[in-house]
Amino acid sequence: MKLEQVARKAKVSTATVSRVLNDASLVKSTTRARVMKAIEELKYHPNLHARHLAGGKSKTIGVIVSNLENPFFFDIYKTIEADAHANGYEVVMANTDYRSEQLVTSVRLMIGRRVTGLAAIVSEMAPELIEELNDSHTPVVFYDVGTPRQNITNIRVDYRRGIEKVVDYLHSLGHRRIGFVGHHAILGPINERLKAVLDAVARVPSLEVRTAADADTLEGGRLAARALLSSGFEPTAIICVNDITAVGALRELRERGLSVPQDVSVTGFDNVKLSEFCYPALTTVHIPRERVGHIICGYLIPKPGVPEPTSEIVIDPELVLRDSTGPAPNPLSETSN
Amino acid sequence: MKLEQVARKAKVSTATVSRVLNDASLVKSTTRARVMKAIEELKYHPNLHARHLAGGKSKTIGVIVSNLENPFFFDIYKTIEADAHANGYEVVMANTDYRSEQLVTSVRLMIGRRVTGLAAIVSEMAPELIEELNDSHTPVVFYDVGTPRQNITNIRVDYRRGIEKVVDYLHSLGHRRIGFVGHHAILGPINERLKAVLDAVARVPSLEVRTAADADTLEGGRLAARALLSSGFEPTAIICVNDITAVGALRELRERGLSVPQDVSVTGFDNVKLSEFCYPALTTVHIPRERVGHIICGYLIPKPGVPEPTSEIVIDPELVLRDSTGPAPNPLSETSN
DNA sequence: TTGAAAGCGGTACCAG
DNA sequence: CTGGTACCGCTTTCAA
Repeated sequence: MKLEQVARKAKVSTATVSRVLNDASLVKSTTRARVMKAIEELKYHPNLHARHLAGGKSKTIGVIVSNLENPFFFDIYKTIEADAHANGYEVVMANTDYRSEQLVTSVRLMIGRRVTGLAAIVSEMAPELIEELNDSHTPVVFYDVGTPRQNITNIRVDYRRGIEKVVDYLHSLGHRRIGFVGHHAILGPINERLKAVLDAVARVPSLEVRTAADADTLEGGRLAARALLSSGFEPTAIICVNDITAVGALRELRERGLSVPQDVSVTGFDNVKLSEFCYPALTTVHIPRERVGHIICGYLIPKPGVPEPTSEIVIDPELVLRDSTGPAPNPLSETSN
Repeated sequence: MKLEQVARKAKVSTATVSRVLNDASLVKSTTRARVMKAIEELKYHPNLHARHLAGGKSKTIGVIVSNLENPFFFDIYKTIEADAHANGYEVVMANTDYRSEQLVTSVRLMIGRRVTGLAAIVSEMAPELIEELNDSHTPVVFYDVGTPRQNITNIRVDYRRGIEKVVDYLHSLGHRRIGFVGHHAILGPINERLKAVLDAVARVPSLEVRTAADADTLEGGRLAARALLSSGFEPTAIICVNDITAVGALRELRERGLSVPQDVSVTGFDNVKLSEFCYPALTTVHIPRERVGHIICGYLIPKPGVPEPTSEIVIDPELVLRDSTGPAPNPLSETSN
């Protein structure tokens, strides 16, 4: 089913059919009606590939995320999608599972599709990409809670600052032995996240820290927490890299008969919806995901009146206190228990 | 950056470059090396739209889901994606938010992209679609826990049977007043889900049921549960349409000072990972999402040796007992409390 | 083994 | 207001 057949059936040229499909105005209404009827009857659906090829422009923005399963990424994605649709853009999504190899594949796919703009909400990185991206002339926005990237617009959260807030808060509650539950993706050589934790702890004398990591999933958080708790370290507080792993940690604690926050305090990060619904509700750090999404679209979808935003934005995340944290247990009463 | 420029730089024809990109074999290795070098230096990325147009085939499968935010859909999506990639297919995803209008838009988009196959994991429907889909010649698989569809391959879960198992189980525990938490998407005229619940309850004399519905989210479940609990009905058990809304209900119960399962029993549906991690862990009904995903791909990605599966598959879901259900509270002891 | 050229299904410019 | 037609960038015979 092609444009030509519609044209034939409506007894007009392909050019006219094309006009009806796009700039409907410049066609006499009786002709247009005839064409539309033909389209209808033939159940014609224009071939988008052909359209893009001929038209040159695609009105498509690409979104690549590390782990769509984590609501954190999903929330940003959703905002981008909404903004895009509101402006007549399509969105194509790709998930990398934190694999930089998959990131490369996905980026190439996006370039191949000639997307109007690309949003990369990922923690992983591949060195060859920034150059490739650069001379693909694709506008790109990187979002990460890690290191700033060169030559490309990027938005980041001051993870370091967020973690400091958590550490200070726990310290003020009397905690001294702190565990950190990460996920595999932060284990790389440039584990900015892990480093932030270590540094934040190092600032405060008398604080000890031990870390463990597993997948960025509920189960991963549970396993990492298990490792931490089996090590003999006996943390009185566990800082988790995000809310999902924190919920995993909560379960491990529960199954060990440890109560939160009486025996152990737990913190998450991101403030996804689930952090309010789990039990106990998580003390966490809020990252304004909708704002991030809007900012990204601001870069990628140039609006008439609105001026270009600046080229690096850093967000200072806020601590959200809930029920999963409390005073460190008293060592004496614990022994006498 | 186009193929032609690569060709020029490598001093070969565009045909040769194309060959190098695809069927690398039929090119003399020295030529190939020269071409690859050019591609490398020019950072050439083939235009996929042009490729698809010229090639005719796209090796892309489309997936449309109602609510990616719900891990149930995501799990199926993920399986499909894995299978697709394993077979050299791309995947393009679309989310409908249960809006049938969006379903129509998405289906058209997929047809426009000339996807090899389309998987629709959705609860909503639009009448015009089945015809449109039919003569688009796109292989389609519908998945739903609702009514079977005509003329199109479809997989469904016997939701009815699953609910019966839940109802019978609760009845055996002594529950008589049952609440049902649904979501807006099942409110339509053909609310197969809701009907299943009503029928299942009607089979058993002495059972009363009251229903409420809100969004298919944690918050939605909470609000629906709130409506139920504020109605004066005082259910001793709440059946939720799925695990996510059940977790929402758990929170509402908790905040009302009601304990689960001592005061009220709660059940979910789907058996997503979260159902084990919430507190208390949910009694739910397992739907084999990976199996569903594999079956879908079985239809959509024709494999050499494997025979075509049959055209309708019904899955009988299994009850999973955990901690959110227990004996109905004794009315007397409750009063004396 | 490689090149020339005819499409693939549209869009858009130029005439009429 | 409508038709003719030259591309868009790549694949794929057909010949050489």
